[in-house]
Amino acid sequence: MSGADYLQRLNPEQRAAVEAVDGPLLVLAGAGTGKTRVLTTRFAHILLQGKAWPSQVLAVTFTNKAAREMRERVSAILGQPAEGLWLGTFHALAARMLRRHAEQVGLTSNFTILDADDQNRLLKQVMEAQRIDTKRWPPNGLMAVIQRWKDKGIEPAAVTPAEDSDYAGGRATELYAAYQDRLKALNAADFGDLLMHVVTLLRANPDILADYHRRFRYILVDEYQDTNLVQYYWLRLLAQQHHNICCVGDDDQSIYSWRGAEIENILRFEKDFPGAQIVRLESNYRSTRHILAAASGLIAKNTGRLGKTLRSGRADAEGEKVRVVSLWDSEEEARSVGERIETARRAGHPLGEIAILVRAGFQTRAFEERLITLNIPYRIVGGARFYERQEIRDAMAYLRVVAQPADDLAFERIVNLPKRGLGDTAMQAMHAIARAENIPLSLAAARALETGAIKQAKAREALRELLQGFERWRAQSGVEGHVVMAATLLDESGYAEMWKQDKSPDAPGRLDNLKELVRAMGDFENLAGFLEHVSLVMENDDAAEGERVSLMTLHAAKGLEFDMVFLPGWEEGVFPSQRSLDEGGEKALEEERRLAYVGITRARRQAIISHAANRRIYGNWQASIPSRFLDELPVGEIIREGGAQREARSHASVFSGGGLYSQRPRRMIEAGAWEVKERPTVTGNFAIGERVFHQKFGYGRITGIEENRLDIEFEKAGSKRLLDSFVEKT
DNA sequence: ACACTACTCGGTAGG
DNA sequence: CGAGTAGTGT
Repeated sequence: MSGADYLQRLNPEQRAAVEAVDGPLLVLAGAGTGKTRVLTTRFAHILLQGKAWPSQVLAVTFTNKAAREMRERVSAILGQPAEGLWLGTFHALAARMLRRHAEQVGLTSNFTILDADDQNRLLKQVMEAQRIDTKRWPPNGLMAVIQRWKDKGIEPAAVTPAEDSDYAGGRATELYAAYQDRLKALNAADFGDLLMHVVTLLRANPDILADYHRRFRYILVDEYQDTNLVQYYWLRLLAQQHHNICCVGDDDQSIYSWRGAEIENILRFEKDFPGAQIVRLESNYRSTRHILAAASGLIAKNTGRLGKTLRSGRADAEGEKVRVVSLWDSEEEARSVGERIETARRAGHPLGEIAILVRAGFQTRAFEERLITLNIPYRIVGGARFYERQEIRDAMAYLRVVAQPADDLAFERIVNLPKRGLGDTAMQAMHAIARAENIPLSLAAARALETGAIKQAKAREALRELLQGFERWRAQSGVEGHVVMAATLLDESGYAEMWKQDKSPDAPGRLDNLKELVRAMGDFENLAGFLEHVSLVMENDDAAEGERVSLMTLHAAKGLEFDMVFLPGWEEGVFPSQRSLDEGGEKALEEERRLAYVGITRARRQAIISHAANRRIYGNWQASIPSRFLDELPVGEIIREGGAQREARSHASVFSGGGLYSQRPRRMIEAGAWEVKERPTVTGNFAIGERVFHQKFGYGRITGIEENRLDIEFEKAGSKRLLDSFVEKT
């Protein structure tokens, strides 16, 4: 592409967002309005206008995928590979900065980045050392507290009483400090540390900050609604000199508060950056009119929005109405989705353009089973990533010890893997020495052999061989390279052999993964570079593309689009999630609603929402009430299918309130509030004490009535609360 | 040191 | 219901 061609391909609002180069700019980009195009074009525009060199632009994303995409598209506009860019995820860029100034926060530049598993193990050790009952106070609970602090950039010493937690009997802050001490002793940082340390050091060192001010003349931020406080502080520090910061995001798609994201960051943008311009991208090129109108009507129920109205940017865009399908139970729901997919396939729709989006991971199972029966290929998006697999983590632990003998977590993981006859006694001996002499475990292990602290001959021999192995592999890595070394290591350590001996069905796959790991190392110059890549970037080996139905959570679907989208499980408790509502009340409800908005706007041509009246949860059947979100969809944009006639016939009263789904339980509407007045009354056809029959639960007696919902004590199935339309008098 | 049983608990998940 | 884990027993 040459000249200003790239500007011609933008609509006026997009073009405004690209050309407003100087000063703070917030681009409010609705779903499907060309957000990525604007961001990448703007990046290229800055370079082509000669406003900055590639190295003088800081471009930040949340995911590696987004970073990769931006890099590719910028290169495409420039007509050459974009090099020397500071383009990457928050964490990758923070890690890059932190390695340059690690000593400012008590680390050295080759620090290890711990993943979630390492973090939990380390924290558990810390808690046990402090004699905390980890049964009463699970480590991951404290981990959540600590992560929240880190999301806010709060170091242990800075925890105020207001921010303090009463977790672990009020010792949370103390444990946080101990955990941070351990991390420093291990020369390690967890993901939260990357950002927090960088902010800490930039605040404490004006000269370093000034250096970055000179370096970065423009800042671009993707998915700004997902930033947490420490990310916001980081951006604000870096932008405070020149104010050339452009943030792109959509407050209506903020669905990560539980991960520390602060929607207030985007809502507050104008205050934070005085003189900020705001450009709204509202022309949607993705979905049909009905889909857009349904989604817009739903999200309009939220308060405190910056406000945007999606317009259809497509000429052909009337399309089909959103379908709302009522079904008897979750099995029928799975059958229904399966049938519709089957029909679509026969009509020639590519399976790759069909997705099933669920609220929670476990919901995919019912659909998987159905798709298997129907012989429809599918893939699960998300789930366990490559580097989270056991065998990869084990192999990585070996490599980490090679690279960093002081990596105690890694050493501990593999010292007795495969089984070498080193048990608790041996480990305790090593730990005792390590603590007493303040040395890493691997050194302590060597010392334990010298001093005879480990008595058993078999254990001594195995440990000696392992330690010698590490020295050999370390030397080999320098001479023959890290790839050959890794292959040798897996062989000589007995780790590969362990899986060869394993006769479980997934063992061959694990060996393949190990081979893949060794192969992937070849793409890197050295071991350190590879380790950095794995801890920050390594992704699912989702090689099996092809024509498949996609199954995933609504969260995982953000940023994706499909012709046909199924949205099952729209039931109170499931979606919106009861657990979420219990914790977060009205705010959480709004986030759930945004999630629904994200779900609907994934669809280009067809959105099929469904709910089941009965659902199997943890093995037993539970009655379900349709999601309140169904009522919030504009009536003119939807078509209802199934269930309605049946209910309409037998219980006209259901319709009296307006919508089919309008009878919401008061308690759920007021989640988070105290006022829950139970006023059991006799309504409709039923009375308290009456004996009734339910298709699934059998016979029972009514113990309470609220509007059209009945509390029933079943003879076999226990007590349930269900819609009166599903029970009959005996 | 390792194998087996009893018990618990269930959410979304980026880097 | 079923996965994962802590704790016990050999």
